[in-house]
Amino acid sequence: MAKINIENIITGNVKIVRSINRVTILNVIRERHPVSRSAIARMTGLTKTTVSSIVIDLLNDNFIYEQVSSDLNVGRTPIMLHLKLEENYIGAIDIGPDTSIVAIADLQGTIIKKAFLKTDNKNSERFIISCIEKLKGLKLSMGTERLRGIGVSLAGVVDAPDRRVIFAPNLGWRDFEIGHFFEEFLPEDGSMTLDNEANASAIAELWFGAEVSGLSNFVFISEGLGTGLIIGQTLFKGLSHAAGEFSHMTIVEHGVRCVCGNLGCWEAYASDRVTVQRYQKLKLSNLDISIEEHLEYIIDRANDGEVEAIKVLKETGKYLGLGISNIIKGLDPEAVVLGGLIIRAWDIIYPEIRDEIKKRSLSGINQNTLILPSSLSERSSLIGAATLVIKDIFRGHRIAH
Amino acid sequence: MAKINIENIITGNVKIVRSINRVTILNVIRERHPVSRSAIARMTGLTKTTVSSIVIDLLNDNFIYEQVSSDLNVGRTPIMLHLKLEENYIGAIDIGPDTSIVAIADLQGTIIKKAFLKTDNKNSERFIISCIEKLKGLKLSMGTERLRGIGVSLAGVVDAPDRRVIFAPNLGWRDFEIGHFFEEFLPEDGSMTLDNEANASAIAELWFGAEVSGLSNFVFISEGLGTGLIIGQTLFKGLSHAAGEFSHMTIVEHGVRCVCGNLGCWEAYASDRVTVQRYQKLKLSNLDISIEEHLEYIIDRANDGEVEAIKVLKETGKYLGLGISNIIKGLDPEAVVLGGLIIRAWDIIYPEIRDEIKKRSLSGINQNTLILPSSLSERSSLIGAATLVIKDIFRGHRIAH
DNA sequence: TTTATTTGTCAACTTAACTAACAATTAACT
DNA sequence: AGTTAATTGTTAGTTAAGTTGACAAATAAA
Repeated sequence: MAKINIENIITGNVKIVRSINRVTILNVIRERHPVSRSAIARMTGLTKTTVSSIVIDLLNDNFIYEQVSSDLNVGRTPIMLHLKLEENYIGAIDIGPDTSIVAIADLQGTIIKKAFLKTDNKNSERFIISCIEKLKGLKLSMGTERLRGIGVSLAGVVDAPDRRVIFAPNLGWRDFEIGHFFEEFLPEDGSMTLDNEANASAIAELWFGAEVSGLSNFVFISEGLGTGLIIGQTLFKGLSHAAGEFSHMTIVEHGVRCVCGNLGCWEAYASDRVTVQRYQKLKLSNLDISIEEHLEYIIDRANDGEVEAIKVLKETGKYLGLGISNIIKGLDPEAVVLGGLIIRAWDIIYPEIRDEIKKRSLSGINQNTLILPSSLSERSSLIGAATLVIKDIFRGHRIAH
Repeated sequence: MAKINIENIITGNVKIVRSINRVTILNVIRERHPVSRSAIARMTGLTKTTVSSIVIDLLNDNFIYEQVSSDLNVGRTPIMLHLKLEENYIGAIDIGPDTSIVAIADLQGTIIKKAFLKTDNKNSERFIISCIEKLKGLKLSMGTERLRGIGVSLAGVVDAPDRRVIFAPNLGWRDFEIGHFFEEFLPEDGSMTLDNEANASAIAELWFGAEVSGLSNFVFISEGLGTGLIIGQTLFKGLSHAAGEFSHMTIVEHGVRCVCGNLGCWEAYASDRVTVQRYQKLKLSNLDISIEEHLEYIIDRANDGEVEAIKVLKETGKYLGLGISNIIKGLDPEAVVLGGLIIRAWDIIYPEIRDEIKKRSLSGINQNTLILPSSLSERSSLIGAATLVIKDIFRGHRIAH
């Protein structure tokens, strides 16, 4: 604070007040629609006059529409305002290690139409272009003229402002600029926003998760234990876009070697890969299928009651609990949300997680953090890709304390 | 985001614009004084007219004063604006386990006058009242009529908004409301702000630390490894005011038992207490002095070249590095700042910390986080106590993105 | 001595929120 | 059926605050 960053000073004027209040009203409509001008005024504390004036702007910009109310009450019938979903679609691209999804979503994060692609980790440029072609196809099939923006999520470290992939080990990509492809091939469809899978998923939960949407601070733990940190209702990225790599914190000083080179990383005890390895060792099996498919197999076996599968998953649960306990002590979040395949075994892992946290917790403190499985219906990183755009639409300047 | 918290909506109006710009200008004067109206306008982007108008308010409120410039340049001589330090003093009380300090500070965090007290952990009420008496004495001796506010810091878990000590094991305090004492006995001196020692220290570094002031995200690690997290230039507190308890994260799964009951906590490997214990074991000594005094003794021996002392401190450095490495992976902060007595052995511990972080880091990532000793001249929690008030004066509403 | 430059103020203008009154509409009460 | 109370949304006028552009004051350099 002492050293003021002159570049970052945002001063106030009447124009910015307008944009702040506009975003506020747009959000109220998004969240509470159908809603009348009068109700918005009550909720926000703005006057009816101000609300009416801003609503005219939003109608002109095609973000909302009016509809006469059906439920009658005492007093003049209100004109209800709705979010105009049909003319404000968003492109969403989720690039996974094996398969990718190209989709069109609405402003509420609902996936309207989607198509699957096999991920090509040989030629990154060709692959991005084929994603764009797929998206053009979806637009055509829906008769959508232009999108409000395009969101892209992928597993790896990315430089979001520069829309550049720094390092994506699973895809074999390194230092790959992807922003300009969208400007070149889809110039009509607003700007493209990029982020990694864990961050996108965390943002999807923040906006559309059943239990955690609207919380200030929570942690999303994705497949591979990559974490997305939501702090003060924003993604926390850190200095080198690497915040949230709790997966490589040391939990056993002289522990087993992790793929990252360090000894005793959390990931080396609780990841999907390690769970599969433990199961293979126990069953002396060696199925030639992907880790994802193998984990699914183990979960199915466990749900059928197989002792070895249950044992392996419980151990993973215990180590998940240990790492989550560390995160809770450090960040004291309102919730920890788990994603990935493993949550299909929630009934098996949750008691282990809970018990380990309890065993390791400071007495009387941090008792209130919720531990939840992701509640999103689609792959959370796909909804997250759409949400990257949605959050830019619904979040402009605001007044903070 | 999805669920809007109606209580938290801050809408814009012309009045709030004024308060935003007033705080901006006051901060520019604080940071760059002496500074002319014209220079402020250039720096902030506000018009000269607006700056002049707000400066009139600040002059009337006695926060600043005018002085004709001495250095002459082309053009009309500017009227320089200065922060008025003399009439805007702040009370600062830092309650330590053994000794406490009562002081008067200015708006720049400089301690003007201070007095020491032996901490009374028998009778908390009586002790607070004697602190207040001491502060009254300091005011009298300086001829200060009224303070702009009073800041209090102490080691323990506190509920800052309610100005209540939840649990302070070192002081033996539990569930102790201290706010009303100040309203009762010092009604003229503005409001009292409370926070714990690590948070206060972190805020002191944010405002007045030589290297870290003005950074967005950093971690302060205080005595006892309590950490204060600065995220987005604000203290991050968490759900139950317990964020930053990284000291109790597990770093050795089946490790030694910590005072908190858990096995393998970081604190059980890197705290001052453990450092002293390791030394005692190695030297088979058992001096009857406090941990603080004993650690000071060890550091003195080490600086004299004693092998055992150096060995013990190096081991502490290694474990500090291990824990810091975990924090860096999770939060990717711009800096980690260490406080407490241990930094007097910086030349011994720093290489160990650095090497351990390097050994355990992900290749190519998190290489840029600075590891620094606290640069504050006074006990950082004392400056922190003053800063709790200073930050309220210089931070009102602001526009965020 | 003149010119260019810089500082700080003034009057007029613009934007946007607020106030208060009011028309339109409806349910509930007499 | 008529009246009353309540609710919604609009209009005209007011207020606060930043902006624009002109200008006086003050100084160094030409």
